[in-house]
Amino acid sequence: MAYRSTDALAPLVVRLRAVVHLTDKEAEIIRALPFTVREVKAGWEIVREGDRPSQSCLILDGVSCRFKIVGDGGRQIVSVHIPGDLPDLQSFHLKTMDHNLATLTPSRIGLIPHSAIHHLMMSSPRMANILAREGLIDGSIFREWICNIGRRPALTRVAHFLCEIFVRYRLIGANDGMTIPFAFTQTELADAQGTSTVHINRVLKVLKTDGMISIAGKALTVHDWEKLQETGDFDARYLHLSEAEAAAV
Amino acid sequence: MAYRSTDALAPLVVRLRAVVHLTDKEAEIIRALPFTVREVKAGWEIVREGDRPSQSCLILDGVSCRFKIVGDGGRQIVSVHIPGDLPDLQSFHLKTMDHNLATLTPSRIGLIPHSAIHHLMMSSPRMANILAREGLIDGSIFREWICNIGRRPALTRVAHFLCEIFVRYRLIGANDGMTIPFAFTQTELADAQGTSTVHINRVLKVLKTDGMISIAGKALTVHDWEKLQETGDFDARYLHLSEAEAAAV
DNA sequence: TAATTTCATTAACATATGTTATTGTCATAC
DNA sequence: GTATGACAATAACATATGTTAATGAAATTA
Repeated sequence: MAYRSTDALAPLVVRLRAVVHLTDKEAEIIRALPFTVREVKAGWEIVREGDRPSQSCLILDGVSCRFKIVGDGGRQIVSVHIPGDLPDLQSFHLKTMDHNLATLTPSRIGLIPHSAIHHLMMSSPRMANILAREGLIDGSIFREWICNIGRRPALTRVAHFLCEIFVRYRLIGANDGMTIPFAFTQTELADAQGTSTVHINRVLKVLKTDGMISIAGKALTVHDWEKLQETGDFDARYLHLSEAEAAAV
Repeated sequence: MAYRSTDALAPLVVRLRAVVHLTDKEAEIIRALPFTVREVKAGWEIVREGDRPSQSCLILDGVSCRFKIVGDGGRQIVSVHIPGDLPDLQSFHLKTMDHNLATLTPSRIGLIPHSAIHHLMMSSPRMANILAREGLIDGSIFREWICNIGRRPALTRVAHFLCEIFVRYRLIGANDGMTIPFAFTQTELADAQGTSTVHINRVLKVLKTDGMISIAGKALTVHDWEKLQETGDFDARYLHLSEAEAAAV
């Protein structure tokens, strides 16, 4: 159930530091945010299209995604979120949800009241700035996603996606060498890439056969990072990492 | 060349009022923003990927688009912008451009220094809020665009796009009944929809033959709004219009 | 006005990707 | 420890969409 634990917001601080410099004092302010934690299972719908949430959600553990259902019943996943992400920060400004947010794996999520976010943004222009940046990076990732689906063939698209989540996991230090958590089903990958499960299967097979990656259990290992990046037409600049982090990619 | 004219920023006020209530005083503050106006021809690159602009651009007249070039040289247009739009407001927070912004038609654009935007945002929390909303609506449109390209067939996708720009033109009062400006070439439509020019041509033919639209000169007329919306699986909620405006759609 | 260039339209053909269906493996539950 | 259901892997086949190329109209430039 809901409880409060010490420094549970650490993933957020780590995540923000990948993109912006935070002083110790600023980090302290963030860690002091009020929140409640919930443990939820896979497939839990955190917020639904049409909802008007009064809190925003922080992923503490697990993977979530935002998605919409189109007219013929198809699902399009528009983003995936890992620990440290604030996938519905926007609901603070845009009151009505225009999409759904759900967990893909069993997860721990932190719920931060909008009032606290309001307070944080008012506390200093810099904090407001940092949160605004988060939302805009979100937008940048959407733009890249549009390019992926619109103009890159499925193999490239999937490779690009793998590169992105690999970098994002590494940013939060959730990698084990070249291995990252990877619990996506092929159906989920298909819904994210705007393709079919069968084709995802075909494309993954190529990436494995060509020695770029392997998937075992719920983990992905990258064996040839150079080749994967090249295959995926991947350039991390759209993630707007801090210079230090960018250098590490 | 650059000059200053009285109330040139009116399109911005009209645009903002479609989404949020502005008091007369607030409108006045916006109209008082410092800016320079440039008349540019079609194909003018306002900012390029990698640039670090010190001003943001407001479309006063004409159509612009944001786009990226992918590995094989293909172009993906990620958004289109009409008068009243602030397509690179984000460059205020995200210093380095992750995409290009260019005019598609001869245009008049206003250039607002970042310092003035900073000043505006500091002037009142509400102004900061309004600008944040603009950026987030941008993100919402991106999400819908992802759904379009990822999960809707080309006919639906194009119809959806036409619905969107129709509504957006109507919001700023730039329609003449059911007719709006429409200067897109089929190549541009293809690059926006992630498809080919030939296929755009096929799909437009269907929309015309079925009596939904006609295109003449540089104008689009909607003959059957209901059917076009239905064909395009279009629901304007993602545009986050004010209640009054939403009712009019 | 003639010369160019851009754009729309279409046909013929190629192919990446979608669809349906079957099978086997693995995890979870009872 | 068997039953159930999710998931991955393939095969066979269908099709939406891409590609190339040719033509004519319309806009632009000389």
